[in-house]
Amino acid sequence: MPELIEVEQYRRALDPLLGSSIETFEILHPNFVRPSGTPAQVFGVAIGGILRSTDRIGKLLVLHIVQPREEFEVGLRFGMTGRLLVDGLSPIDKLEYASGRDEPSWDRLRIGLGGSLVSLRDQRRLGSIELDPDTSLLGPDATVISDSILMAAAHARTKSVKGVLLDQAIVAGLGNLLVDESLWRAGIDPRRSIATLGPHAAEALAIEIRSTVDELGRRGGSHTGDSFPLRSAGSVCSICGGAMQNISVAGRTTWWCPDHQR
DNA sequence: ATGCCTGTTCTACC
DNA sequence: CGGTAGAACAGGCA
Repeated sequence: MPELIEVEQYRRALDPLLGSSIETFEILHPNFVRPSGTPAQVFGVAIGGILRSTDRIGKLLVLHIVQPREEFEVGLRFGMTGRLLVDGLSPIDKLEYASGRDEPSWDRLRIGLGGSLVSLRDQRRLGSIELDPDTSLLGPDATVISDSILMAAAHARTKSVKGVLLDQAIVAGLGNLLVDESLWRAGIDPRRSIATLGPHAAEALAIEIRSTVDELGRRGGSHTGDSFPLRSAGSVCSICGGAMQNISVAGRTTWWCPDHQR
């Protein structure tokens, strides 16, 4: 999916529409609503409201909507193949692991506001929409991750470092690609128990996470495939010359360099 | 036909 | 109860 970098681009695409009145709010696939079982009709409260502001916490895009007597939030998640389009145009043309095709029939949500049409297009339907999402379930955003947050997470945990970084309740916004790249840059074995992470490694990791997100953000996102060009068989580590390897950690495909990641 | 995948969530098992 | 691992979800592609 879009990791936090792509979601931030989606959020900014809505900037021109802030302050607009919501004319239509249509959910085109009932299963897209979370928690499961929530009737799509609850989102009827959005109609006639004003999109006052947006927010992003990790990979969650939050729309603040105000009505004369109430205000509430709508949370959008993009799963693995979700994109946000404004009048048919998306900040992201193509996502890796999405098919090259682009079908309006994959729209799961359409919002008409300010004369524009915003749609959440998600071929695989692993995204979702939630009314008043509980953002306290998310850890601090990856853009502001610190060594002290990582050290606190290490306390009383046995998970792998990679598993911790993928856990949105500990750090919000990192996906499989950003985690692999950050660990590779920091020289840390993805399988290592978080409990073995000392202050020095925690600081190095926090620095590499922030700089990876920052650099890729300025280059256009982690979706382009150029972020971590070592995710293929036979590639050579550009840090130490070792042979990149592909293993499974925390249930995910993991590319790493056994020579310098320890 | 089979297995794979940049995510989240539910269940089962310590 | 809390933490963790694995399956499930979904759909197109190699």
